[in-house]
Amino acid sequence: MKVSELAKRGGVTAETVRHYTREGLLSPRRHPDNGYQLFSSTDLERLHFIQRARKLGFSVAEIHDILLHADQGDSPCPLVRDLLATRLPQIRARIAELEALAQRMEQALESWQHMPDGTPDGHSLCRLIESFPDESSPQEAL
Amino acid sequence: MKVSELAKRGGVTAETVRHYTREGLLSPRRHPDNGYQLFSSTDLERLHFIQRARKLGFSVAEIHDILLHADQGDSPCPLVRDLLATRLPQIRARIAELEALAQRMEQALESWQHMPDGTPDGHSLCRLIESFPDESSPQEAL
DNA sequence: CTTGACCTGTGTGTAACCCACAGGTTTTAC
DNA sequence: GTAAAACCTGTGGGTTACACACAGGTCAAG
Repeated sequence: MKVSELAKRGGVTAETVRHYTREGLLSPRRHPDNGYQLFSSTDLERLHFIQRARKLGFSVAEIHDILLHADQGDSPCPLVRDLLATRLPQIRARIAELEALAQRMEQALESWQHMPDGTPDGHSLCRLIESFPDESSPQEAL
Repeated sequence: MKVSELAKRGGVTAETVRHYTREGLLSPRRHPDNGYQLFSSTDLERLHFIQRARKLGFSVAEIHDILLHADQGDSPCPLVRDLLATRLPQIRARIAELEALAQRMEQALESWQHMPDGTPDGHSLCRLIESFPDESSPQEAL
């Protein structure tokens, strides 16, 4: 099957299929006359595998590694365990960051309810933002 | 003051100062002889403002808009309220996504404790990943 | 004077896709 | 058979907030 059919049957976009192919996760044959990528049912199974791994939080590069191991007959399971155990605390940390951000935002919206909007003058750009307590803890990107 | 001094006094990297300057958040004068960027104490105050806004979750582009409003004498406060009120539910949604992902990862690690690693065969790449329940809900990127 | 620090403009990288474009091929409808 | 729409390819740019690299110029300290 061609790109769109695999995408449709796998429940992803054709762009995603092409992306996974470029990243080496999928390896289609080529039609000899027009160069179109031809995927087999095995590729569909592999796409399902990729999706499972994505849902578990594995990155595309990590899935590529896992598939390399498997294709070489080596067990990727120790790698899989290690990657996930390493990634989980990172996800937890990210959740904590976002939770702290959400609370800051909620506090700001709460206190801003009773504040006038004001107009910029020589000393102030926006009193709302300037009224927010400036703690010296580093702020993380979203 | 030059880039490094502003960065030091603002508690950020020189790279960050240069980035904010390129994005239009800071507008230094130029030394007439060597073209070096010269920042004033007003720029330092503006950097503090930017940091406050970043901590509240505003993006660099949004802060740019806010500063534009203020510099034109318009009150950016309605914009600020709107942006934050719009962004907060997005942050909450993101937290929920990551929480769901963390739980999936924890479940997987838990169930994998009692599973052997196995070796790839013709039908299986990695039994750990393949054993994970495949629900049809869409998975979001990290 | 020399060396190290700093400055500039410019370009690349990060992650996982998404979109656009030019040009070629296939499919569909008439 | 023809025309239009759909699809395919390779290639390049975009998204976010920085961080880093490089070549070349300038400044500060010894």
